[in-house]
Amino acid sequence: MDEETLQTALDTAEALCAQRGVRFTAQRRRVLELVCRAERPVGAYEILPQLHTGATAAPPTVYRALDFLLEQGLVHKLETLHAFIGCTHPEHPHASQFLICADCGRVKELENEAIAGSLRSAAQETGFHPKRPVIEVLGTCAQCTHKAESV
Amino acid sequence: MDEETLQTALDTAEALCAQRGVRFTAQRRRVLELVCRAERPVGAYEILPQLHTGATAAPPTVYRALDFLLEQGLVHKLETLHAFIGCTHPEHPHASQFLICADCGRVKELENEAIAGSLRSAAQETGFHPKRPVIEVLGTCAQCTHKAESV
DNA sequence: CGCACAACTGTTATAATGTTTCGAAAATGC
DNA sequence: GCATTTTCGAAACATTATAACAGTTGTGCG
Repeated sequence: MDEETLQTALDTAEALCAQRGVRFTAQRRRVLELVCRAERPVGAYEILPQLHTGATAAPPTVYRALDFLLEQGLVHKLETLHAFIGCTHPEHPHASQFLICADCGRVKELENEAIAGSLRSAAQETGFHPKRPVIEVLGTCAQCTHKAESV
Repeated sequence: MDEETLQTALDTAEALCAQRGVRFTAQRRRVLELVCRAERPVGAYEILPQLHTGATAAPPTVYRALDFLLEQGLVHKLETLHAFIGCTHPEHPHASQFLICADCGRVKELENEAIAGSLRSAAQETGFHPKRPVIEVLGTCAQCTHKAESV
């Protein structure tokens, strides 16, 4: 995420939190910034040492901030990687899908209604009530596929 | 899984392994049995103490068996639960979806072509090559929804 | 058979991820 | 300002997973 996009993301986050009446504290802002700056999903323990200038913070510090950001839909957790990634469109609640490149580590967030819809209707057929869908596809992105073929 | 279904599952597993030229050792059989006997997904560390009569086995023992069973498609790993579940139809490779009840803990394995297909085509649009799709939906099953409403 | 090799298993130690708990500090509302 | 709620700091601990190395068992083959 480039500097400009980052600033927009932080501003959006701040506005959303104000609107929802929840506190977007300096610490939460900092964690969101660190997650967004990364090109790839980042683990909680990668963020940790970047929180304090002197000694590194303790795990609950970062997990609390991440929990808050998850609740507010400002970041997503990738279960298959045990890592976090900034949300690309936090304005509205949504069911996302993630394409995770096993080669370069980059992740593409989709918001595909066909996938979400087919999942919803399949669940409905069995009487199941979905709360949180987790859809992550491990594979190879277009760029890395191309690179591999040209070798 | 009842006793009869379990025996069938173990026999099927044995036949599949023989056919593929891989070893279905006593230990692997035992781990598969323990996973299948459970009504719910089981963690690796739940299986561990059941492996030895005297002292409990060490983690790598059970993880190695589970890795084998995963490779052979005889069990699935639920990433959101860090737990394992017996596969309901191991005969053919397949992309499954899992409906996980947060209330009773039970899991329903789906094999829905509409979901798999829409995911495939969404990935294809971006040039992404899927290897391992992970589709897990946390929610409430029909039975538990009914129970909750009748209270 | 008996040897060589590969595959599987045991064991110790350690890494990586996540949680509980208790208490201090800061912000909020009145 | 003062009580209440929320957030933050810190120590200890729980859970999940892997690395490394040695021993054992099975398999193929002369």
